[in-house]
Amino acid sequence: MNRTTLETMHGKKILVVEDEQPIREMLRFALEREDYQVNEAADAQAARLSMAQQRPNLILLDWMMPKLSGIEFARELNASATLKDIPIIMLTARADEEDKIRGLNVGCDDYLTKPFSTAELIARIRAVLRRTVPGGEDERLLAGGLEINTAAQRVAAGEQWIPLGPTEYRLLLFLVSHPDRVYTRAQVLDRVWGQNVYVEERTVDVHVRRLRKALAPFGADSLIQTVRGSGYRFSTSPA
Amino acid sequence: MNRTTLETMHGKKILVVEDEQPIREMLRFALEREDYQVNEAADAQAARLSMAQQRPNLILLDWMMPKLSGIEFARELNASATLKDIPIIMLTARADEEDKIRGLNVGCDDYLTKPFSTAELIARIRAVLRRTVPGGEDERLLAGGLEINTAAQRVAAGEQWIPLGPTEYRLLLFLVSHPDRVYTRAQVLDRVWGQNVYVEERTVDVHVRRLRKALAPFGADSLIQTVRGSGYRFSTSPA
DNA sequence: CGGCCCCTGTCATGAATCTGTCATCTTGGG
DNA sequence: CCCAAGATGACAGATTCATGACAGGGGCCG
Repeated sequence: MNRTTLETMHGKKILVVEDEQPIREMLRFALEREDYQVNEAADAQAARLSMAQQRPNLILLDWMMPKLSGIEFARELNASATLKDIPIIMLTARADEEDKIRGLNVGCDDYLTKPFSTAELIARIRAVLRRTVPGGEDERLLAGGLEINTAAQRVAAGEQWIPLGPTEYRLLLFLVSHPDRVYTRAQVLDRVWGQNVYVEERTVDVHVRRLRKALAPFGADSLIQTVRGSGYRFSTSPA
Repeated sequence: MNRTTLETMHGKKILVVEDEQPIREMLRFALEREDYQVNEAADAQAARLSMAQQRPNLILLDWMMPKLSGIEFARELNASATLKDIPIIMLTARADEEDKIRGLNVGCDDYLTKPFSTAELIARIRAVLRRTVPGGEDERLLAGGLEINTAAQRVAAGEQWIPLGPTEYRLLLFLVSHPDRVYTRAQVLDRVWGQNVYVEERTVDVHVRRLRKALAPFGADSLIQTVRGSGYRFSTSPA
């Protein structure tokens, strides 16, 4: 490969968490051919280490793993404010496990049933990455007097840090990343809570409320606007 | 009130395009149990007719069909300005991945390989519908000093936002989208309120009044013209 | 291991806004 | 001047949203 530099610049990082080495290698081969950067981990512990070193853009997670199962690991990730943004594609051995995944309310973005073709794998990865919030990378977002530091996972107004819970933070990050645009509660749930998670739509209201409450002391609560009958919108121009 | 009930209230319309009748019936059964409104079509021609009568919120499209194949039909839909917003889920018989990839490029939102469980079908439909933007494509409509931003779902005159209720917004959006054309009250009800809704025709008058009232401060109320004995019309040229 | 604290999802309730319909007034045309 | 059609203003009922409270779950620390 003569354009390694170029490719690495665009190549998204994918972490493969899978205990069987042959499958890992197969995945690595297929993914690298598509110019993704691949990291491997044989179990959850190795995955944690890998992520500490380099934050992946997507995780391919095997359902069946020794020690901590894939589903438990997915839960662990979803519980972490820092890692919850990373989309997960679950790999299952049997089709009926798909139902379990949905039933267990795990917030994975998609799943594949073995055996799957590499073409299908690539297609699903692309689809998931396409609709991912571009907030995963370290950056500093500025909007309406707010500064979101994604590396530090903190939000500031002026010199003051605003205390936010994990969900409030992610909600704000999502909205700020897509300003001047209405999102239905269902869409917000999808992109902030994750897919395959069944939560009442009204829960969005409550978190919007909590977010506004936290922003209110800085006069920034009006940035999150209610669009009656539709949903919510972030905008720096007043309603 | 549980989640199912909430979704029921909207009762999304799904068009099933599939040549094999037993499968159509199976799909209808599974979908109606989830309170979706189902229309059936055995081929592309029937599908066109059905859509002309009632615009579906989602299309389940069989890959293998006599005459026009599913993929060609999907292309046709994507080429249509009015129909391209309708999400498509493709049904494929073979696990042949090349077809799947091409399907994705064709612009269908997801696909299912037969045989699939109804649980998976429902899950994917939900996911696609949740992802879908209610207002269709993002647009910026300009007319007579007004600017309608469909993504943000609001209307501006110059630098000022115009506060509108949900129905007023939809009414204005409809009229601006079809300028210089008279619509009867019945037609307006059909397009703005939706089909199968019973309301007095005079209600249109009231909402036109409210819309004009909201537009009046910006001198834009004259854009909505009364055509005595017929209905209303949006036009930038004075009556 | 137990206690404590934070975060979350869900509800019940009250407030705010929207909606459809009437009754009444105005306007336009013949 | 008369009549029909449309414009207005007022309202009560419905929706939709905001808010405060609460119990369960999980993690952290003593």
